[in-house]
Amino acid sequence: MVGGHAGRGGLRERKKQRTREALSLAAIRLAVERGWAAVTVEDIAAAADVSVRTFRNYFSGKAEAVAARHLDRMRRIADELRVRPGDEPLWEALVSSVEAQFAPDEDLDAVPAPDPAQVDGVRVMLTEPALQGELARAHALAQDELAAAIAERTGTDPARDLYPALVAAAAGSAVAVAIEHCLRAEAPTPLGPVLRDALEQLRAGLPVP
Amino acid sequence: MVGGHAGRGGLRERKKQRTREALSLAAIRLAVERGWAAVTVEDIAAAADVSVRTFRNYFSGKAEAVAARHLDRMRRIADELRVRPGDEPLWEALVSSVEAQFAPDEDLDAVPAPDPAQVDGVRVMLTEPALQGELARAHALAQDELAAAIAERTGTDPARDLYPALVAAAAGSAVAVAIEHCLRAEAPTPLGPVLRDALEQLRAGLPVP
DNA sequence: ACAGAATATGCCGGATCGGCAATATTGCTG
DNA sequence: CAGCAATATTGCCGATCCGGCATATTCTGT
Repeated sequence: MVGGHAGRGGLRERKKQRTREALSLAAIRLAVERGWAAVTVEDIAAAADVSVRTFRNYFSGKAEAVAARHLDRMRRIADELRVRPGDEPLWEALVSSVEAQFAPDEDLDAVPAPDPAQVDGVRVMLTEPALQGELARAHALAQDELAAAIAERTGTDPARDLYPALVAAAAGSAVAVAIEHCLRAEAPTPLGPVLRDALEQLRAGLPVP
Repeated sequence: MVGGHAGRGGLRERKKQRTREALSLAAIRLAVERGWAAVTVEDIAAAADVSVRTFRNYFSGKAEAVAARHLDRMRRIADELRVRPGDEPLWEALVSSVEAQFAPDEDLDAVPAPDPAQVDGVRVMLTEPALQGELARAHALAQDELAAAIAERTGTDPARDLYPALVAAAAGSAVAVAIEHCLRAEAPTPLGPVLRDALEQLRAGLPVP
């Protein structure tokens, strides 16, 4: 062993992660400011200082690169749930895990500061079919991991019980509905309260309003 | 006026619909029996007796063609809900509408007879990322229409209330979870009871089992 | 330090994708 | 019923995507 490195995992893995993030970020930025069709894989690769071929080692296309950020964030919900105290009721732990990922800011996954021009760019970008598909897929993938974490925590069997998959799907739906709601509103709306409301309605069995 | 035609809509529209169905069906059949990568757009177009260019007027790619069948079926849930008697409680009408689309047979959307070889082909096909994305997108699109139908029926405002989108998402989740469950099981499992169970759990607020 | 493994890159051929213009089919109207 | 307008089908083409292969470069564990 040469010596204790900083972050966990080797230098190799960290660099890989940084490249992945740089590519995803570049893809989002370019797509938002130039429009979806006007940005090629070559542009993204150049913006992250890697070859086009390397980009394609990380992502299968523009869409996957853009969706990666959303995917990573959704994944973190499952990670967060795993490290919660085990005696906490499931739903409570789940709500905390979800809110932890959307607490500070960022209405979708691109802009740190809710600049109206950029938000509008995101709206336009989200009309692209290829991107919608990839985002929906990312959502589904993350839900599968969340379902596994829920099954693990509750001692249910994902192969026999619908329960873990259903709870994961419910949580995912709450996030999706809340994000779309806030994104559709013209006045910038904080995500947190909307998300909490959605989760609460689901837990109450969706009573008619 | 020339005369009352048979089905609603002109001959033109019906022919279009038949072409669309033929293409989607051909795409599914070829992909299941040959494997995803081994079928080109040209093959599909040839199987439906249209030019490649025409195929691309209907669908943006193989994935969309295959997903079209699922999309159409999910759309019919919303259509069914609209023609239900208005005095029926929403959830009851919704459950009926969903079950009506999955009542007779077909575990996913390809095979009329649950041939084990074909079911396995479907399983393999569903591992394809591009197809997963398109299916997820179809799911999301259908949910939007369902949400509109629910809002219409309950008098809620999709722009202000989370309710319609949440209920639509819950119904969609139940369908998705039930389908995946039945597809994962090695013994052929009828979808109906599983679907009913999933919907019931959601309505009960997902109690821990 | 060295052997082995994983990654980055260039190159290439097949397939995809969408715009354009010509042609054919359908629906309407006089 | 005959012509006209609208829409669908088709072929063509260049840009792009996509993944396999071979090679060079960079990290890891002993």
